[in-house]
Amino acid sequence: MPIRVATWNVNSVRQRIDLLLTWLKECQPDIVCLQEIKCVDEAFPRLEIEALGYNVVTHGQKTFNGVALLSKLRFDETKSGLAGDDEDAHARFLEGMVTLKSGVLRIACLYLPNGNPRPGPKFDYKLAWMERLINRAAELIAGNLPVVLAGDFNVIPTERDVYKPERWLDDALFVPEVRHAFERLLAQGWTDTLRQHHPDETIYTFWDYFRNAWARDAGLRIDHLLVSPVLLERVRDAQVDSFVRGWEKASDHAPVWLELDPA
DNA sequence: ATGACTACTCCCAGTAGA
Repeated sequence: MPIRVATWNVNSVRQRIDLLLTWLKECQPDIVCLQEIKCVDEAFPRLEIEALGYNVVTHGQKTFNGVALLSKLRFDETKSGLAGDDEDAHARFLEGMVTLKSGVLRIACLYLPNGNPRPGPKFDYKLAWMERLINRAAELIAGNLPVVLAGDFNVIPTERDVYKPERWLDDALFVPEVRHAFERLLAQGWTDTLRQHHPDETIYTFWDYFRNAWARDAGLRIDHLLVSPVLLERVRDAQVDSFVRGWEKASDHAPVWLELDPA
């Protein structure tokens, strides 16, 4: 069986628990990165998810942010938080390591700051957070091991990844500074697997709740699954489960996944 | 468009998301 690794910004796990369980059963991912769980660790609906055969690790926070890792394989180790700023109280980063038959696989689950409004402290925080991510990613890639960097990056990589680029030129998701920082990350050797598997396709992962965006397909591609060089040759597919965005009480983000060769 | 929609919070108008 191939290994499936997914990421989904659920926009409150307590609001989305029924949809999450339905999607887990349908998609059958082996490893899942969740963002915006919007609850503390104790409030995470751990039992329902464990009942489907997942090991669960959370890095939660009251009200905002919060990330979690689910894995059908047991975690050898996990680590929460992104190095580089001891004052940073946002729960946005969580790493885990599992062992496949072929060897170790490391997964980093991230929720990159939005950065709006710009200019301002939120935008400065986003840029600083990206520098910290770039530093950690450099360490990970230097190990020459299989790594997936997955999550809600809040970065629109190119004008093909947004329904109307001209409307987003001044937005913190699309300004040149942010896109360049994302390009610097990729230049370390990471591959954007969703784009690689859909080179000519208009493909989105987020549709605003506003303005009937889903029905108009006015989307953004901001949720990404990046893989390290040694993992690239094992990636067989990458997809967006966009149908989930059409469900009743949907998150504004759809799940994204990639499939690796059998372990 | 200080907009719309959705979710959160010391229950309810203010903050945040993207």
